[in-house]
Amino acid sequence: MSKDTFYISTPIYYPSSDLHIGHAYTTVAADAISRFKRQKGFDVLFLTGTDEHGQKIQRKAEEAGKEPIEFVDEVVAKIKYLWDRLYISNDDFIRTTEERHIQVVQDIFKKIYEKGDIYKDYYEGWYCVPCEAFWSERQLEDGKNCPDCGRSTEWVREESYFFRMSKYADQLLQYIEDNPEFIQPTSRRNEMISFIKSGLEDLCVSRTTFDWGIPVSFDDKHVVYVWFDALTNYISAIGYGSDEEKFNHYWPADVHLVGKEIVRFHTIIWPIILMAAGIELPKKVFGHGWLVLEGGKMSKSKGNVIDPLVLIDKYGVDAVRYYLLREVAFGSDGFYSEEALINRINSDLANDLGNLLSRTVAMIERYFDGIVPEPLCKEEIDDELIRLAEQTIQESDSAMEKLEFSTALTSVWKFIGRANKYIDETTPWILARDEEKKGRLGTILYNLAESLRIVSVLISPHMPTTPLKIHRQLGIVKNSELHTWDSIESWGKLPAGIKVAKGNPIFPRIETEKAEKKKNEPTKSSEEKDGDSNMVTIDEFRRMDLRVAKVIHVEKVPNSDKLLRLEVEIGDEKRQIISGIADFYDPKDLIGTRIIVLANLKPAKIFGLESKGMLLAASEPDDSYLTLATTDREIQSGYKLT
RNA sequence: CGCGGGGUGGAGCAGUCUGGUAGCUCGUCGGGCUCAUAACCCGGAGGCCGCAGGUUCAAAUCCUGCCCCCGCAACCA
Repeated sequence: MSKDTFYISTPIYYPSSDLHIGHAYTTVAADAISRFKRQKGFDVLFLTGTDEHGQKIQRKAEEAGKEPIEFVDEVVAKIKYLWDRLYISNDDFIRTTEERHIQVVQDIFKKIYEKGDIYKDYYEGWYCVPCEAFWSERQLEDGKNCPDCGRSTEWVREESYFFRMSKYADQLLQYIEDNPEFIQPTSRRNEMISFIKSGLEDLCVSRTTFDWGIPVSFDDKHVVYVWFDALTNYISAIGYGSDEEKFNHYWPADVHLVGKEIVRFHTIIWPIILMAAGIELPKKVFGHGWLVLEGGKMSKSKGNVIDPLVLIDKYGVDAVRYYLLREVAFGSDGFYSEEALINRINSDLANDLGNLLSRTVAMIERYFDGIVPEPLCKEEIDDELIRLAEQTIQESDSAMEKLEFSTALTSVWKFIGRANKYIDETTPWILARDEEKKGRLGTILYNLAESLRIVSVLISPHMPTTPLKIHRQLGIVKNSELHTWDSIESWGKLPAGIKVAKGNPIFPRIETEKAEKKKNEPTKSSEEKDGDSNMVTIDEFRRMDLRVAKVIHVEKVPNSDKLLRLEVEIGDEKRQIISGIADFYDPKDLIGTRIIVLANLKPAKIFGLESKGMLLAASEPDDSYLTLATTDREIQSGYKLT
């Protein structure tokens, strides 16, 4: 009875602020794979969680006037809420502040120390306090300043524990070479190989400058480095050192799913920690690509984040999940845009799948009083459909095994397209006029219903709520034996005689401005179409995120002639904007005013300071006079200009 | 000489390893159908595959050089 196990993890997320769509991307992918494996009968353990220590959290908590644990509790609650909304089916959720985790980190750290692979030394370097980063001499700007923020760095010497990574370089390289599947995709693997070959330095694995972390058990003025702490979650969560039976059952992990930027931590530091501790290495680390916005990569610090909750509210969970998994090949980077999301919803979900269900169910109701007919009268064209169904199941299956979500879905949609075409080819509405062709008509409708049932099973890992909607209309909600992977392995499991029930469209079309316009004005003059190249469309204008902002602090940028550094509040958010208006405004006169800000301007560094957004002003052509755009009445900051 | 990815019809991508009629989705234009969510089906137009050389009977694909974009650089999935 011992089923094969499948242990998959996401990274544990850093709860310094709310999560964005990128985190959702990773987690949804892990969820899809978990659901797929459960469907195939595996004993799955799907782990996610949060990485709660470190100086940044400590600082954030201080700013908020809270204890660190209070602060992270709140963020973690929101993260769990987001996973609920996305129907994430994780089996466990580990927090690095939990006792079960702390124990393991301390044990492993001590174990490696006793073995001699962790030793005490001094860490020295140029340190930028605000960025919490050490920089090498070469990286410094103007010989002294932080390349990230431009502020000056200081030379710091700190007592630290070091992890003898270099000792394991050869062994790790050997492992990577012996296990071609270990690092995926291949391009990432090559990157890591050349990184290791360029030489590993010993890693500093403790800090003394702050205390929000796991204390080194034998030297409590040190806390364990966050990555050493975080990575250990993959074994602490499954009972390492406390529940050997469970640990041995699931370890080694089948796949650690990670974003490409942390592949290095998972394929170098983590394996070396495991080797030093004498634990087997995970089978695979998959580094997927990024979802980037047109303006560049999204990140918390750039403020151009997309909130998944907003998208779910607007479009529904399954549409969002479908988009994430379908739009880009999992290993590579892809662009996110709401327009593309809407496009996917309308063409794939509404037009192809939703409409196929509508027309199938409508015809069964109309021609057979809603009772699925017996397939009595086969023709050659049916075999083509059935063969494609079988092929689709195979393709989707093997793509999922390779974590190629997009390929799997593409294959399913090719089948959906085939089914739509099948209707056109067989013209059921013509057959319906002739009583003698009822048998043939019934067969066609049966085949369509069975096709939809198969689709519902194939998409269930990706879209957890849609299969139920399909089953409801097909009248098989309670027949759970028809929802399983086994039930689609051979064609024709759908019993005739069940009663279908037409319902609301499972994916209503999203009507955009453009479509509305097209509907209302079917004829457009060609002049209008080409138009004046200086004209913008309403959609183009709407891409500009103009907001009311309240100025809360202003100061002159030191050593600059005309730059002011403004801190503005846009709704809940505070931002820094650098603007060349010092000639026209006295800082103290600006405080408290409401200005208009282009909020989604790509952030830029001006005079070494980050500027997020641009304020709007009108000026004389020769820049001799300038006035800021403001609002003429009271209004809350954060409101959008439309 | 830091490392990596990329530049293919209007948009987004596949194809490059293993040279040989340039493919997919969306958009666009035209037609068909009326079961269906103005959805579905068929067809057309639109590309000197970043630039310049080279190898070859033959290059998007192999080689050399150059230009441009985008990430990463040991705390952003």
